[in-house]
Amino acid sequence: MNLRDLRYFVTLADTGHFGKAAERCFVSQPTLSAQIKKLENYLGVQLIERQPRRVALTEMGTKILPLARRMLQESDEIVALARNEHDPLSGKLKVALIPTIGPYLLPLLMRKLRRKLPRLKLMLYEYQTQPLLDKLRAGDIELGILALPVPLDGLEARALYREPFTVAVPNNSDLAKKANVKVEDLSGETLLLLEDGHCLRDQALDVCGRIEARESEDYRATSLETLRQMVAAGLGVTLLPELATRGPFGSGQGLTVKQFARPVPARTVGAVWRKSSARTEAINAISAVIETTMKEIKK
Amino acid sequence: MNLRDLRYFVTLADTGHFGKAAERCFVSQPTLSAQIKKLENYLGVQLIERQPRRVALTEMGTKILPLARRMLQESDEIVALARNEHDPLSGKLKVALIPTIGPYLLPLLMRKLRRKLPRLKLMLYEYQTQPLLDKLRAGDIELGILALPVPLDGLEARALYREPFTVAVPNNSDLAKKANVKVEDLSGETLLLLEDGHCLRDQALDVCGRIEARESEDYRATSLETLRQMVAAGLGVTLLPELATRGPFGSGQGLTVKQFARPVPARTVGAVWRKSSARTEAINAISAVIETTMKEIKK
DNA sequence: ATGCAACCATAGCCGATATCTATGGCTTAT
DNA sequence: ATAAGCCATAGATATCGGCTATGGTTGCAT
Repeated sequence: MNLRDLRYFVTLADTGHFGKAAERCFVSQPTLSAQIKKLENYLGVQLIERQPRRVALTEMGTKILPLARRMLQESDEIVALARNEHDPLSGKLKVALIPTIGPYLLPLLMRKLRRKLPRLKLMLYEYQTQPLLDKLRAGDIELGILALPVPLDGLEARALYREPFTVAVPNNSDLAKKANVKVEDLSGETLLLLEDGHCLRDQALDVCGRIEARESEDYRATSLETLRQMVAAGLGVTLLPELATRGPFGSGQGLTVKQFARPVPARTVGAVWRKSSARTEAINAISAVIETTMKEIKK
Repeated sequence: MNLRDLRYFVTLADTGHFGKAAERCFVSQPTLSAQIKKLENYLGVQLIERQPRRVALTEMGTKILPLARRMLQESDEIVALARNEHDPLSGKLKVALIPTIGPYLLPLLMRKLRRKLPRLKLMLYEYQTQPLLDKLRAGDIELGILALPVPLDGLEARALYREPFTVAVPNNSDLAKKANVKVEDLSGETLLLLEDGHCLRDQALDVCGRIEARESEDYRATSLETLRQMVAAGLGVTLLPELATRGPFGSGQGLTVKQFARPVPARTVGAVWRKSSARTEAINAISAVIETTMKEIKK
């Protein structure tokens, strides 16, 4: 069966006239005639009674007409649905961020995202790097924002901004008094870290790998905020990504945040998505928004 | 848009695999691949994300899938509807009979019709000849049973049986005593007739045209039954079609029905339908039932 | 009654397109 | 590293929808 034939049939039923129906369908009369006959043949029933002066529906035609109408209407619905959301910058988009980025980056982004991509409905999730990548590959989410590099198989990545690390020390620490802190200054300090699974933990270990800072054996924080509490309580020092030290998250309450001296250790934050993703346009648009937002902040 | 493409799409969504979907659709994989791409192109949206190991629906594909499913289901419904009632001897059929035939013929027919054409749902109507022909031409009914001949333009007719006329006289009439009645015997009698519009009226006038029977000026009956009452009341004589004198409708209650002597005047009862009718098979079947029924009765 | 106009069906041809096989490119698994 | 799985591409072919021209009825008007 063919939707075109159904359209011919419905038009013929409406006009009661092969010639007029053909005209309305923008085909010749013999074409419509032949297709109607083909449809009747396929269904094995006569739909139309060809009376001399007009055509009339048979009982079967009367029964089938509303069904045909509904099908055509639904096909129009599909087209309308597709055409309406033709815009690649609309619809839902599932985005996940790692916990050490999400809470600090999103507040900076949301206003601009809403302005630049008003039709994009972002569904936001928070996962650690590995689960995020798994869900990305599984198609559960479309875009991940995390620290690069990560193993990319079937995935594509784009660096968005460089995020310096800072060091958070108790107010009463000697380090709190220095103008800036060199990585080596951390030698001998007790290093507080997040629990396993957080990439920040690995990054911090990486930064401090060459020196002799000791990781605290007893405590592993589950979030940057608990980590911050632990530093303020004087249990040790820790590295914080710069965004987690801005605004309300800065120094204070027993804790001092210090810049690193050059070369400033940093991590690269980027976007990751499936190579095969159908939403690359939206992904690029979001990436661009993040990039420009971060550039503006740096100034 | 094409139903075939929707079927490909739905199957692909079900299998998650171009090759398997193609196999299930009995086409080659490139064919299905191309058609899916064509559909996406037509809709202007990507429906399928081609991941390395499996294919996944995009958000749009997820939205469209149920609509596509429903359309296919409805197309199947249409086919099923047509195929089920493929049988030309099923469905509704609107049949009209003239008043001087219907009440007397139908009781003889119904049992056999129900047995021979069990799936045919007869909608029965009663109209006088002219309205019947009008409604036939208008497509309001499919078949008419009436007295032939009638003007046939665009209509087709088939004679079914010959129906002799009888003469109904009051019990106390001289005619009631004769073995049989010649047409000429009616000379001088008062002839009671149906009102205008009934073909039986014209037929009776035709039969009695050559002789000098006088039509009653005062009374015109609206039905055979009132006509019968009038004869029994001694107001005159009338012609009755033979079927209207059978069984419970025979002599009695002050009225005697006499056969005519040869040549017995008679009318031809036939079926009439539109030449273009889509139900000729059913019409032929009904006609055949009437014919054989009447032959059996004659014996 | 005869010719004409309206209308659907048929015939024959053509171009679009759905389909096939063969093959290429990419990814993943062994 | 090699092979296997899988979708896309390329090119050939067949099917089918489309057109024009024409035929056959029917109904209408002169």
